[in-house]
Amino acid sequence: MYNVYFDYLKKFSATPLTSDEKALIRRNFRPLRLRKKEYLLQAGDICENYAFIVKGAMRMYSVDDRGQEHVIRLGLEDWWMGDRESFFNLVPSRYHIDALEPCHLLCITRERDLELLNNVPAYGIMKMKLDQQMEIANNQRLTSALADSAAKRYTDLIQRYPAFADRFPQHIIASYLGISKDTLSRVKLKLKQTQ
Amino acid sequence: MYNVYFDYLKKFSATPLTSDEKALIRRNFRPLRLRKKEYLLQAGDICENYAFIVKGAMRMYSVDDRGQEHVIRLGLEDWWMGDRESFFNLVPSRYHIDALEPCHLLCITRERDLELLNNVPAYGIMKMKLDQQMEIANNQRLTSALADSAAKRYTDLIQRYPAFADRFPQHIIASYLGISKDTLSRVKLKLKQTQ
DNA sequence: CGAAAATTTGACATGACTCAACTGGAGTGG
DNA sequence: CCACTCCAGTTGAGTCATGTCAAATTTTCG
Repeated sequence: MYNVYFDYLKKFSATPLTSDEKALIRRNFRPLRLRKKEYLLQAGDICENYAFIVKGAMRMYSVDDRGQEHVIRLGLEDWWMGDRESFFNLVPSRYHIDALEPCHLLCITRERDLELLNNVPAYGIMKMKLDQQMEIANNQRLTSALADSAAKRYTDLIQRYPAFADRFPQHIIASYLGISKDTLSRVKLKLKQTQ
Repeated sequence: MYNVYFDYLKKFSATPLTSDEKALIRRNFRPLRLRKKEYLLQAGDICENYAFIVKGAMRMYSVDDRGQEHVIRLGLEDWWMGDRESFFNLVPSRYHIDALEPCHLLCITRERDLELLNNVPAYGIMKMKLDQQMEIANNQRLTSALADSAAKRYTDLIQRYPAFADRFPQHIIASYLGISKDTLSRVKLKLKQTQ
C-alpha cells in the first residue's frame, strides 16, 4: 500500500527517503477504501482528508442551481483528490468527490500534512512541484476550454490521457470537457467516420 | 518601490521581516520598467524573470495557428506575472506577456528565487499560499468557462474584480472570458437595458 | 434474466461567431 | 489647433456549433 506512495515520492526527489521518514509517512497517512459511488467529500462539508489515489478512479464535481453536474477534476492512480480551499481554509466545500471505481486511498489531514511538511523535506518538494504541474495543466485546460471546438478538446484530452477513454464513462468525460453527452456522442461518430 | 512588496509580504506571514531579510529581498529583486506595449516575455523565449507588479496592468496571452490572440491571464498591482512552466523548467514559452499600461515591476530570476526560498521563510510561505489561491481561482474560472453563459461569465468577473472594467479595454476582457468582442458588446447592451 | 445506466439518434431551438460596415474618440504630426 | 489616422467599440445579417429534450437502443451488472 504505502510502497506505491514511496515510489511516487521518488520521482520528485533526488535523495531517497530515510527509514525514519518512511515511518513518519506511514504514521501520518491513513489508508481508506471506498466502494463505487461512495463519497470522499460532499458539498457543504469541510474537506478533512486529502487523498492520494493508490488504486481506482474518482471525480470531483459541483452541482449548479438547475441540478446540473459539472466535473471539475478527474483522478486515477498516482493523482491527488481533495478540495484545497476547504482543506486549508476550513470552509465548507462547494464540491462533491466520489469514487467511480472501488478505490484504495491514502488520506492525510491538515495537521499531519503540516507535520510531514516540517519533517520530510521530500514531501515539501513534492508539493511544490505538484503545484507547478497543476498550474501548467490548469492553464492548458483553460486555454482549450476558451479557444477550441468540442472535437479538438476531446481529441486533445484523449491524446494526453489515453486511459481516460477506458476508465471514465462518456458522459463524465463530456461534463469534464464542458460539452453535453449528446454532442460528445456525435463528435465521436464524426471522428470515426473521418479517419 | 520595495516597500510595496514588503507590505504585500506582510499579508501572508505573522512574523515581520528582519532587516537582514529585507536587505536580501532588495538584493534579489531587480526593478524593471516597461512602457505601454513593451514585452516582458515573447513566445519562443525562456521566461527569465518572474515579475511582481508594483504598478501597472499586464496581460499574458497565446496566439493560435489562425493568428487569434487568447488572453490567459490579466494582472494589476500586487499580482504576479510570468510563465511558470518556462521559468522553472527552462523550456521555451508558448505565451507572450506585455504591458497594457506603463509598468513598474520587481523581477526575480530562478536562482534568486531559490535563494530567497532558502533564506526567507516568509517568502516560502507566501509562495505556498499563492499557489493555493491560484488553484482556487483557476478552478472557479474553469467552472465558469465550462458551465456559464457569456453574460454570467462577464457579470461574475466584474463583480469579483471591479477594477478590470476600468483598467482593461473591452476586447481584452472578451478574450480573457473566451468570447468575441462583438458578443461582449451585445452582452453589455442587454445588461444595461435589463437593470 | 431483468432493471438501471449509458449511449445514440432525431428534431428543433438558440447562443455565440464571423464578417463587414459604421461610429466615435484618442493620439499624432504638420 | 486642425486634419488625419488608428484603434476600440457598436451594430446588422447570416451561419454554425452546440444545447435541449425525448425516444430508442445498447450495455452493464446484480
